Amino acid sequence: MSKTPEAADESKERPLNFIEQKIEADIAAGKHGGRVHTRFPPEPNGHLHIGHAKAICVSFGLAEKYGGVTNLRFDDTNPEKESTEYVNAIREDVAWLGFDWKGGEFYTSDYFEQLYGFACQLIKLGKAYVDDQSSEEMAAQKGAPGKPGTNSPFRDRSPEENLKLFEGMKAGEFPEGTRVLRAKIDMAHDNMLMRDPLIYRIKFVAHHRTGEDWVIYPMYDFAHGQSDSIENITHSLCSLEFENHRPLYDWFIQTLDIYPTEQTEFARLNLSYTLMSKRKLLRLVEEGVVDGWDDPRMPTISGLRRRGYTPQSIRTFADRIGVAKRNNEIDVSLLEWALRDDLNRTAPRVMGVLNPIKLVVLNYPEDKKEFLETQNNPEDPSAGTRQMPFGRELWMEADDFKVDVNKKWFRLAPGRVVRLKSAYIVEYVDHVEDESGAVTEVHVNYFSNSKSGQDVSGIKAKGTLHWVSCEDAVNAEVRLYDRMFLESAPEANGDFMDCLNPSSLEVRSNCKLEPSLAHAEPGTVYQFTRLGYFTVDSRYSEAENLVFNRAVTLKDGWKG
RNA sequence: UCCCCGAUGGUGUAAUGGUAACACACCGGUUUUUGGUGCCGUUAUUCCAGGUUCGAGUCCUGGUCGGGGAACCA
Repeated sequence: MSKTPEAADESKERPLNFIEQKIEADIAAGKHGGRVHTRFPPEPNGHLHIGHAKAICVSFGLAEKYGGVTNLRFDDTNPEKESTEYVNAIREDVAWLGFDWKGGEFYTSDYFEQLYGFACQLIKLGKAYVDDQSSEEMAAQKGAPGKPGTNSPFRDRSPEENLKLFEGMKAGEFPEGTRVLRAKIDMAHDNMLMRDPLIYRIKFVAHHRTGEDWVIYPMYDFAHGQSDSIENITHSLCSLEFENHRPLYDWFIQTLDIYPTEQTEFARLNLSYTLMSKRKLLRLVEEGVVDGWDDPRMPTISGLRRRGYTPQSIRTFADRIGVAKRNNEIDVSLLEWALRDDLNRTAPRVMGVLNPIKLVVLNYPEDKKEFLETQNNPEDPSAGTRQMPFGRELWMEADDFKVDVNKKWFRLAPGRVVRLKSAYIVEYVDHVEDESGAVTEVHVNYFSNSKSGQDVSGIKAKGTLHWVSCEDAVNAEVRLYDRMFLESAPEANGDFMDCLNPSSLEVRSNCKLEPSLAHAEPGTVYQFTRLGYFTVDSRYSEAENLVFNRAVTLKDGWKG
């Protein structure tokens, strides 16, 4: 019936992506002594999302595949935006995905002293200078694409003078914004990033790790490549937007004559109906559109976790989307497929009624109750069975009864018989409506010889319904989520706030669940039979006030 | 206007000069005590124009289209 776990464990026979091909060529050529050492370098200024998850899977996954290790490095060169709170959240998310940073945990701020040394070295080589101009003046000299820039009047200061001024910058002798250190490359370079880029700036701001030790901070471009090099990273993998930066990193590495880390860029993930920008995600949080970074509708790793996504499903997803250089927009249905694929094999089946109406079995004795055996997971016999209490009064799904139906309707209706899952076949008798015409109760008779597993009734029921015993049911709130945006590409045109889906969250407060769920805890994802996959909300659920989140529906093949 | 990157079914990803394939989605059939799962099947793809070659998705030239590229951000 179901696939074996191995069948889902991708990555086995998959053709190599272009990075794997490069790595194998490097190994074959003996480059880096055949080593593979990668890193994942987040800036601790926000929460990780599904796009980062792809990057994590690529960098950690490749190292793992080729017998190497991965470093977790926090790129913390801008003290104004970074904090330890983010560091901790990022650590938690990476670990939850199931990756160990066996190469170690590092911080670019660990290298401030070394980077300062590199800068001094550049100055001594005549390859860097202190510029006293304002940012406006420097911008004006930068030129434009196709038009060369002009040299700064401070470009030809002597190494001695530069060194003295740079030391002064470090010593806090100059106010913020008055001086910067620039690499001396080529103001006419085709690549704008090579036109004497700024490498150090003055900031009288405390850093989350180095405190007040520094008042000058390296720019990202001056820190990133050298940090890789310091850590002897062999393959530095990043997104396409840094392609233009590679020549600059290479220039620093060659000029300083340090470890030749090589960067390879690949396309970042874009997901349909989803936002993938930290800044825009932050806006959703700040404007109260969502509950926080871990709102189950958020594409953040913490949001997906709270929603009920599993690490395995995200890793499977990352594997299936592949790695290439072309811009992409992955259909969210692939993410959902990956979740179902995992959960179908692993999630315990339970019964829950989200929109309950009474189902009364008229010919079932009022004082009788029996316990019926049911499978915990038909895809996994080793998951065992459990007993479900059954009685005369049950809860059934309002959607499972309709008065006017056609031939395609398999569920309950006047004149129809259906099977109650793991229980009996029942036959419609009559129903009760309220003043508005809504059905509140359905009355049936059961066939006592149709008991599940020992059915000798000979009756054929096309439909099977889920149900919960009224006497034993536990109440719960269930939150149904839908995509947060109406547009496939919410960032494409106009304000993404204009295409918010008003029904991205629907709260059902009167749900009836089978009693085994009374002690459900966050972390376990259940399949509510016929409905979808649900998990206990880690924030709002309490013992006496259960709250479940729907991770994803079951695929609905009903065309009726 | 200049530089860098890219272009293969609806969406992604392979094919490394030799029969364009796999997954998701879609549609249909089948199995089923979940209208789930499984199984089987259908539809549908090389941006354009030249060139090289016995043979081009792949190599060359030119074009078109898309993405990225100027911060005391990363």
